[in-house]
Amino acid sequence: MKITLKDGSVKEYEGAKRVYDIALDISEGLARAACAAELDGKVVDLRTVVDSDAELNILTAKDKEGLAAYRHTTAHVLAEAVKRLFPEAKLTIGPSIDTGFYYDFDFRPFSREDLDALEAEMKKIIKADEKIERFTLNRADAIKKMEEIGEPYKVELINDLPEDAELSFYSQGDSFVDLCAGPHLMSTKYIKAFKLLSSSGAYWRGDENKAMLQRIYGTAYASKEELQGYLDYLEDIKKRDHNRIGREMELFTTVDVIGQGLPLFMPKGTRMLETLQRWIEDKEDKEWGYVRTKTPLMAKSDLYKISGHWDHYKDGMFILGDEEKVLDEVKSGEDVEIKESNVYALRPMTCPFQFFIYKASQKSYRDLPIRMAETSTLFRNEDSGEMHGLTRVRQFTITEAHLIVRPDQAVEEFKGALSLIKECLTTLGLQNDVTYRLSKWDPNNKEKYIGDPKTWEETEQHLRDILVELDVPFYEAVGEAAFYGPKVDINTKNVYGKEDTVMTVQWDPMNAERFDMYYIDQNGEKQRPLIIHRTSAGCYERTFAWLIEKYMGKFPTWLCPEQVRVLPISDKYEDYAKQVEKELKKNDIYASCDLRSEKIGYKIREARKARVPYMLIVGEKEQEDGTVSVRSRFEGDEGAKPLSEFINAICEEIRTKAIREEKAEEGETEAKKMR
RNA sequence: GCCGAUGUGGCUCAAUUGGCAGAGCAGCUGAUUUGUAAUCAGCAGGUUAUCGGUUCGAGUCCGAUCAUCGGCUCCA
Repeated sequence: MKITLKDGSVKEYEGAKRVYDIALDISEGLARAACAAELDGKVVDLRTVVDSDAELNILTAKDKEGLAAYRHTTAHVLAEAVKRLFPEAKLTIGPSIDTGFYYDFDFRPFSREDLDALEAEMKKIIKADEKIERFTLNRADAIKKMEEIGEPYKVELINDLPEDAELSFYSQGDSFVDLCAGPHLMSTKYIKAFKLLSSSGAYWRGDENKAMLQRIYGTAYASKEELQGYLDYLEDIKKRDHNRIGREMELFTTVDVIGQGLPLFMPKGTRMLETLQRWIEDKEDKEWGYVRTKTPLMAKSDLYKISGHWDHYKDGMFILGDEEKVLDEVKSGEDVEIKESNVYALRPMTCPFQFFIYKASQKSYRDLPIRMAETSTLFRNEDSGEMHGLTRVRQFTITEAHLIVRPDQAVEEFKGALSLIKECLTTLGLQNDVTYRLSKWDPNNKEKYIGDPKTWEETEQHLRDILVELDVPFYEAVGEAAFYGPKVDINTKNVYGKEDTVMTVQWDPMNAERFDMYYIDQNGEKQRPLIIHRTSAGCYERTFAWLIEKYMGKFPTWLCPEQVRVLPISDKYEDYAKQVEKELKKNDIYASCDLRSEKIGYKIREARKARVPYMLIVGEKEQEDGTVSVRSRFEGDEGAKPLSEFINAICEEIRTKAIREEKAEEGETEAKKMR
C-alpha cells in the first residue's frame, strides 16, 4: 500500500501497518513527539491500523490537533490523580481547550494545596509510564462497567449518546478507565511539561439548574521552555489589565457604598472619555450624515411592552414605581395586579425612544434614510457575579444609533455602518485585534425570539452576503442574535482571553411593525421601513478598557489627558515654564508644569510613570533661546527646538490622531536593576 | 444568581498560638536650586470594608451584609 505524507512524499509498505510504526519509520524523533495522526483527513489514534492506500499526517504537539490530544491525555492523568487521592470524587468531562485543558469533578472545592498534591501525584503517574489502551464496549456493557466503578455522570453521558454510537474507552495503567473518543498518547510518559493553574465551580453541562461541579484548569506543553514561556506570558499580560492600570492612573475608581458595576470616572478618565465622545459625535454628524437626539433615561412600562422588552428582558431592567409588586411578578413569573401608570423602568436601550422621534411626523420615501444617533446612557441589571472592571457594568454610555431605511437602501446603509466602525477601529489602532461574528437566532429556542423563521433565514442571508462582499473574515454563531433580529458583532479578547462584544450592527425587520412606523412611497402608499441598530465606537466604558489594555495606559497623544508636562530645571526658570505652559494651552494642548523643587531626573521619572507623552525640559539655555528640550515617550531625548516648532508638530499629531511607535522601555528595568 | 479566594492609611504589603496596629512609596512641612528614570530631614495619616457575636482581651475566631478578583451561567 502507498502512504502519502503531508509533505507530499510517498512511502510504500507491505501489508497492514500501525500508524505509530509508520511514524517510527519516518523518524524516531517525530514518533516520540507524535500524539495522534490524521488519516485521510480524520484525526485518529496512533494505534490505528492502516491496510490500504491513505493520506497520513502525523500530529505532534507542535500541531493544533496534536497538542489537543497531548493536553487531553494530561487531563486524563489529572483525573487519575484525583481518583487516587480523592476516590469519592466523580468524573464528568475533561476536554482540551485553546490554552490547555480542564476536567470537571463532582467533589468539594479544591484548594491550591489540593492542586499541588495533585501535580505531585500526576508526576508519579507520568513517571510510571502507564500504557494507554483504547477499547470499545456495547451500550449495555458500557453502562454496566461505569455503574460498577461508580461513575454516574458517565452513565448519563452514555445514555445521551445516539443508539448506534461506538462507545470508546481508554484505559490508563491498571486501574484507570475513562469514556472518551480520544485520541490519546500511547503512554503517560510522553507528557513533558504541565501545570495546574486554578480551580473554580462550573455547572454540569453548562446548565445553571444542574449540579455545581468543581473544575480544575491546567495547561501542558511539549517542553518545559514552552510551558515557562506561557506562564511568563500569563504574568505579563496581567500587567495590561485595564482594571489595574485604570485605577493606578486615576482614570476611574469604584466605591463600596455606590454599588457594583457603577464605576466613577475621575478627572483624567473623564477627559479621555469626552475626547472620544467629541471625536465620534463630530465624525457621525459631519462625515456620515447623522442627526442627534436626546431622549429620556426612563419610561413607563407600556413602552417596553410594545418593544417586547417587558416580556423578554424584564429581569434585566431596573424597575421603578410599584417596586415590590413588580419584583413579586418577576420572581413568581405570574401577573400581579399593578397600577400600570405608576411603573417606570430605566432604559436598557434607546431604540423605542428614537422610534417615536421618527413617528413624530409623517415621512416620505425621499426623507429616508434617517440616521439618528444618541450618546446614550443605559442601565442593565446584570447579575451580581457578572460585573468586571469597565467591561461589564450596570450603567454605561454607548455610541448608539438607529437608521430608518427603505428596503432598497438597507444593504448600502448596513455596509456604511460597518465602514464607519472600521474607520473608528483604524483611528484607534484596534483594527487588527477584532473578529467579526454573524450572530444568528436559534431555531430550537424559538420562544426567545420574535418573528417568523422565514424572515430570520432571509435576514441572516443578507448579513452573510454583506460580509462576504466586504471581504471580512467572519464566523457564524447560533443563538447570539438580538431577540428582534440577527447582527454582526465585532469582538475582541481581553487580557484574560475572554471574548467581549465591542461593536454591533443589527438588522431589525420586526420593530417597524411593532411601533407602526411607515413612510409614504412614490405611489402615495404606506410602506414599512427597515431599522438598522448600530454602534460606532461601541460602548465608551468597554472601548476605553480595551484602549487601556491595548496601549497599557500609553495612549496616542490625542487621547492623553495630559499631553505635555513642562519640567523646569530649577525654580529660577519657573516663569519661563509657566509661559511655555500658557502658550501650549493657548493651542488647545493639555499641558501642566511640575514646579516642585526636585531634581530633573525625579520629575522625568514621575512624568514617565504618569505616561505623559511629551516632557519639555526648560532651563537657562532654553529660556535664553526661547526653545524647549523635548523628551518624548517615543524617541527619548529629542533635543532642543523652538517652542513654536514643537507646538506645530504636536498639534499636527493631535489633529491627525497619529499613533507613534513607542521606543522600547530601557529606563525602568535598568533603574530597577540598579536599585 | 452559583463555586472559590480576598478586603489592614491614597498605593504595595507586615503584624508569632487571640495580647501596645507597623514599614516602604505617595502626601504635607522644611532644607536643597538641581540638565534627562528616585536629594535629605521631619511631620501627619487607621473605628483593620460594614454590622453583630465569642472572649478579660479580636486585624486575627464565628455569623451576616457590602465590595473586589478568578471561574460558571448570563450578556437584548
